Amino acid sequence: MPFESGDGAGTATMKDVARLAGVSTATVSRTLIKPELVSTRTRERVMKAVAEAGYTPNSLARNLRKMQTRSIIVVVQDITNPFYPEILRGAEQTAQAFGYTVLMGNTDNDPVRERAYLELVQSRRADGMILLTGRLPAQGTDSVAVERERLPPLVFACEHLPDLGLPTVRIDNAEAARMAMRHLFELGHERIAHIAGPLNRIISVDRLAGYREALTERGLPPEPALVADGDFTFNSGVEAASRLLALAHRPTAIFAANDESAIGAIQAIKSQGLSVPGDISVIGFDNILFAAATDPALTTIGQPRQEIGRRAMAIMLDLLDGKSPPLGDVILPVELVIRRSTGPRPLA
Amino acid sequence: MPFESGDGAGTATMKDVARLAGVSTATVSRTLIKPELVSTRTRERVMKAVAEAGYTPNSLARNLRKMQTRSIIVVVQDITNPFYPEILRGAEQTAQAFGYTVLMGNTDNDPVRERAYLELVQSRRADGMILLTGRLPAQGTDSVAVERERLPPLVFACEHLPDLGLPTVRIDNAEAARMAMRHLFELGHERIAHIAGPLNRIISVDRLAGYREALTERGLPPEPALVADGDFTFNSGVEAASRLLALAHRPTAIFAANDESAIGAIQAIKSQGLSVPGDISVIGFDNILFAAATDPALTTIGQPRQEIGRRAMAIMLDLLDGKSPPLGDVILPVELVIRRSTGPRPLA
DNA sequence: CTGTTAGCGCCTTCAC
DNA sequence: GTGAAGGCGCTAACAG
Repeated sequence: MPFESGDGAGTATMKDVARLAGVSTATVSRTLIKPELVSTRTRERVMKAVAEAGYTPNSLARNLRKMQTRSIIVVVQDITNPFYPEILRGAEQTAQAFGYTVLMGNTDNDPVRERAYLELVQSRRADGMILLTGRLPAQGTDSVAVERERLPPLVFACEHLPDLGLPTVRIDNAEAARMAMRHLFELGHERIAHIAGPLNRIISVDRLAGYREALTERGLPPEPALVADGDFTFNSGVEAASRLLALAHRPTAIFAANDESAIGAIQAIKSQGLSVPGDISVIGFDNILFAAATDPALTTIGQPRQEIGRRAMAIMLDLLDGKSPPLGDVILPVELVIRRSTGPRPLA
Repeated sequence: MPFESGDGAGTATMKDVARLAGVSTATVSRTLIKPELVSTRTRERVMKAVAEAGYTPNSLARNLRKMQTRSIIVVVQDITNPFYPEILRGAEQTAQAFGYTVLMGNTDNDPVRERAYLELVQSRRADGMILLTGRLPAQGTDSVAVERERLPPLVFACEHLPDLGLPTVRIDNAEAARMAMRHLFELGHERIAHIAGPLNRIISVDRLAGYREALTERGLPPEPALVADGDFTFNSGVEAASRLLALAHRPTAIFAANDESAIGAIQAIKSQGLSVPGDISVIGFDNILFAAATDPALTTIGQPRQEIGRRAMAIMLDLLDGKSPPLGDVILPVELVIRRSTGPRPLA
């Protein structure tokens, strides 16, 4: 068999190496960890024995001894979402620089699996957890207040739980939404619709709030019919746009809560023979990879995703180092990415 | 502080629970693992103590004892690629059903990081590894033949290393490419270009081979100028298509080695004022999520991605269970997904 | 510079 | 049905 089976029978241990090199296990350990503490001669002997035995240190044992794993779990709720990868990449950069490994957990929004990952950390299989999920894995069944639980090192990114005081790195979603709206105002639009995200997530709520505030600031009355439900998916964008287009007095611009639903909206608009941005302008949110590849290319709000990942990981490493996290949320700036899907309000 | 710092000082151990319940640690252990071996009365006492102490078993210690972690690492080389998530999801389904946890590792095609994940397994932090990367993490620096290395349980998915005899789950890429070509032939196309993937990956080579074989079968001479280099990215699709369009006698159809580059190709074609499929048909490969959302929607080859993930994980669990893997690669069927980007050859 | 010793927290015989 | 004891593989004092 080209590989060993999982029984561990044939695995060399430090004792084997020690015997082979004619030294104690302590010396083998030292050679591996702090070679400078060992004489050149023994070092060579040990290294030779290590190679000969095909020895790999068992980190389970090492970690048990040191009570740390040097790995961090990043949990997302939908790995399919093209928004996350860049955040993960940022987190990995920082982690790698400090000798940490990043493991990713996918929950599919399933509380059972969220809980499983939390337990992985509580049971010391990882040192900490970065949550991109916007909620705390609910403990047990009884309703003890979450704050009173013994939580392992935890950092939120993007999403956040207000009033819990957990360290968080994110953008100002409401302000970003206002930025999108101001762009549309400048193009002359006044009748602007919003395709919302799932309203059980705080980022959706914040974006909707920003939309409303922008209208108010501009002296325009928010009109309930112009807010369409959505859930961040392509299909929900298609459906929401169809509903908005069926309105007696339809909007001249749509601000979608994320790019995926914006792309769905564009699809729906075009399939009705209308033009984007000729008849209706569309602006998205997130600046995912494919936003540049749609037709027309999508105007959107860009988040500094790598930076979010880097900062979240940096805070995590500080936490593990005994330093205290920043007071209050770390808010990172966004940018308006103007492409082709927004244009002047049609004359009509 | 709302969470404990990493020093582990305040963490309850089994000894604490035992003291609290007035029993031995052995009894606590049994209560947690095999409650039926313990009297109801003691069980209750122990459970109460567990709750009171806020005890979570330390899996580091447990795993060391049992020499297994019940977690599997799935390694991808580019987490940004929308192709992987569904495979991972399939793997998770199977893993979860057997009480295993899936952790995901991203390598960004960096050998150092590939190696780091391998070491995670070799050092027993995970029981096995499923590779979606198409190469074996190179060991050390010396060039000992890979086959002679001590490899942990390993399964390949999608990619594979020929002649190494490692268990693999994949599709027949050459045959799938022929299927794409036959679709174009049926629409009357004869002058068909190919946008290749990175040729250091076997799947790209196989798809290119299938393209060539299909032409030959059809009695058409393969023309080197009709094969454009690419690397699976959107931009490489744009560039490759631009080069193909500049040809004196340009193709009437393009078969791209993956969807992302196909979408780039469509973009390039449209930006030159040509129509898809009016002037040029485009077919992709993989059927990623966004393939349905492009304009026109992309005709492509669909892989049974969840099933690939499920099968790979099933083989892994068999391996860990001491069973031997299937002889030869497991080949799963593909499907032709016909959408709007392919049509009859233009008359001209 | 190197060896001895003593655990890290848990599970598992083996007695009782 | 329960307790005592040993050890998984490794590292960190402490001697020498």
